[in-house]
Amino acid sequence: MPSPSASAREQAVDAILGWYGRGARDLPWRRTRDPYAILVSEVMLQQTQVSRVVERYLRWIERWPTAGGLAAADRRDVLAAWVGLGYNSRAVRLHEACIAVARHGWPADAAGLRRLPGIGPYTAAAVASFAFGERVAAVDTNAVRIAARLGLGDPHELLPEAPEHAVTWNQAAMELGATVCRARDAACHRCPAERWCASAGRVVIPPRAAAGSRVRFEDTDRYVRGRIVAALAAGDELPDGIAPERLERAVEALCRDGLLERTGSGPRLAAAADERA
DNA sequence: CTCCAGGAAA
DNA sequence: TTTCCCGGAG
Repeated sequence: MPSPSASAREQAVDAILGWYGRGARDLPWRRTRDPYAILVSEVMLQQTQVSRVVERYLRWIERWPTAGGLAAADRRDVLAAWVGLGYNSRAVRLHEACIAVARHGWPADAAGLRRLPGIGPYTAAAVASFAFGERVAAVDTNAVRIAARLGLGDPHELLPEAPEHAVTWNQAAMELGATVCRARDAACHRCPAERWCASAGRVVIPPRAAAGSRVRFEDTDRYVRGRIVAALAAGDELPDGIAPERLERAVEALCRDGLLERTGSGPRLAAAADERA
C-alpha cells in the first residue's frame, strides 16, 4: 500500500503494479525465466503484434528448446522457420546471438547482452530483467508513451527500487500500454493511474502520416526481399513477375545482410558463417 | 489500410 | 536523427 507521504510517481507506479497483479494476460513467455526463451519472445515481438507471435513462439521453443540447440541448427532452417514473422534479418541475428552464447555462455547482465547481435537497449534490458532479475528498466515504446502521458518523469525514473517490483513493473508497463493506455486509443476510465496522470481524459493522439502520398508496399524493396526469402524457404525458384533489375538489387542486399548466398545455380538461403567452407 | 514488446546502419 | 527491414491481424 502506498504511504500517504509517497510521491505521486510512487503512488501511480504502485497502482499500476496492483492493477497488473489483479489480472494480466497469460502469455506463454511470462511463464519462464529461461533467458533463451525470453530472448526468442522478445526478438519475435520486435515490431510485431502479440497475437501473431504466441503460436509461432510455442512452435519455435518446441523445435529448438535451448540456445545451444538453435546455435547448432542450420541457418537455412532457422530462416525458413521465421518466414512470416517479418524482418527476416532478426532471425539471422538471433541465430548469431545464440551461437555466441553457445560458445561463451550467457553474459552476466544487460550491458553484456547489449553486445550480442540484434540485441539493443530494450531487448538487453528485457532479458536481464525477466530472466536474471536485474533491476533495469526495459524501455519499449509503451514505457516511453506511458511515462510521457503520466508526466511523472522519464521512463527510467519510474522503475521501482525493489528488484522484484522492477521486474513486475517492466511487465506491467507493457501490459498497460497494450490494453489500456494504447497509442491511438487511451481508455483512461479503466486506467489504475488516472488520478495521477497529467493527461487523463485529454490524451493527445499524434496525427497519422498522409496515406495518399505513401508508395504501395508491393512497390518497395521490403516486399521483394520478403517474397524472395519466402520462395526460397519453401523450396521454390525465385519469384517471377518482378523486374529483373529490382530482383537482382534485392538479392544483392539479401546477400549483404547474410540471408542469402550465391551458388553456381543461383542464390539460396545462406548457411551460417561457421558452416561455410 | 493502419497497427505493432526494436535494432542497425548511414 | 532518419531510413530501412516485413507481414498478418483487426
